[in-house]
Amino acid sequence: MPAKIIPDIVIGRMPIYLRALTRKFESGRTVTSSQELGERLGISAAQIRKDLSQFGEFGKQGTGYNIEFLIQKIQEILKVNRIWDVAVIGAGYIGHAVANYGGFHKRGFRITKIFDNDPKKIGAEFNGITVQDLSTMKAEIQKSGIQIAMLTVPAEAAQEVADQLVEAGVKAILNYAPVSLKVEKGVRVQHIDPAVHLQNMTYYLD
Amino acid sequence: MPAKIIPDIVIGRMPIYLRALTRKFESGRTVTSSQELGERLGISAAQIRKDLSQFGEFGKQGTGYNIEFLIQKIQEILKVNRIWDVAVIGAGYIGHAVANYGGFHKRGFRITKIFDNDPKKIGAEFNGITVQDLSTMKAEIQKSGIQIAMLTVPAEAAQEVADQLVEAGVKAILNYAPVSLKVEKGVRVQHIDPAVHLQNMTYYLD
DNA sequence: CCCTATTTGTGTTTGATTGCACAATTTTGT
DNA sequence: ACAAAATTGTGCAATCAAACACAAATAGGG
Repeated sequence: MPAKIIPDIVIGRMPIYLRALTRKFESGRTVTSSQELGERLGISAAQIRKDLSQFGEFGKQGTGYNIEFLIQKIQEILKVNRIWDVAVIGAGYIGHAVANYGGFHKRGFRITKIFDNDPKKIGAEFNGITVQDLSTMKAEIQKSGIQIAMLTVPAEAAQEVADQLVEAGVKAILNYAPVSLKVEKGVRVQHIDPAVHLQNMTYYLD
Repeated sequence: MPAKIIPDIVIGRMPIYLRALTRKFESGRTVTSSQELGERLGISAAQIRKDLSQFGEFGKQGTGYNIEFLIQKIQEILKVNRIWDVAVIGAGYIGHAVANYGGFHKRGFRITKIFDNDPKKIGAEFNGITVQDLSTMKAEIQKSGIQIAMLTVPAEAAQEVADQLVEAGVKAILNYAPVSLKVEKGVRVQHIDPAVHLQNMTYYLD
């Protein structure tokens, strides 16, 4: 029997559930319900139950879900019950911001490499990590086996750098450059472009 | 006749089309087709045609779409054929990065105010804008009539600051804090959380 | 111990989104 | 001038996602 295909859209909600559950857990709560979680997130309780039921039966009728247990399960599902090494490409403002963000580790990630092509930045330290020359990127990433990269280079360079990342074996790219990347099948891309997000909302303003 | 309701998911694709079209325009192209655009974006040509047809008939059989004209139309639809003032709340690494990003203006936005509650940051200049005391935020935003805010404060403070923003009349919040915000109906929120985006991809890795 | 409150997991229905396929139109090439 | 190629806009079908609704299980209170 082949593993059941889980819709992308369901996978996309799991990190949201995980984030909310982690906050509840840190505030000392031990159990929650689909209804409570749904109200918190603006998602229907039925949807949350159906999403979770795609992966197993994690709740208990009458009481709801044990938060710590559910966190563990979702971490397993999303494979963030381990730490993934991440490379940051581009040491500008955004690269700086993500390198200095302290919240990645407890969510399954660790930035281990930063690259840039600006001689003034190469050799600098970002949060304990030395900025390396972009020209060494492909070899370094191949050697390290890194599968995840955050791309914070200018739009003009993004596609070319992305192509190199894919050649180096990277399978997941979080793209901050304001351009749609084309990558081969089997490589995942997520886009973060604040202007796109803002333009998404202006339609509804007046 | 009431205006036709356009699905959110269609609105969400329009900024992507706009971004791709703008790039084509800047590279000197004058016309494109749904097929070409779709290949570029990994979206079916039929979907692009259907999306655009929700708003009018912008293309020409046999030739396709005039890029400059279509850009204008999409800018009108998204209401970014004007410049929106935006407030940035939080002058940390992310606030710094967005304040210094030069690309907003040509996409319809201008950061005009920055707030923080850290005395060491208040009074500093970020890209020509003086960081103001967070305690003055509500009054300042009300006075200015700003409808859009980017929220780059720590997770613990995010909901409280968001509530103040809504009280001050803000109708659109781009939230960088790693927490789901609850806002009243009529206020739009978009979330940017790199860890969520990364966790979205680790499911597919091994 | 039993009745009432909750709450899950899921089969079924409803609704939304995408893809298909083609007539109509325009351009291009000979 | 005409045929072939390209391309749009859209009705219809198919697929996908969300909501509904309820049996089954559990907890709590007197």
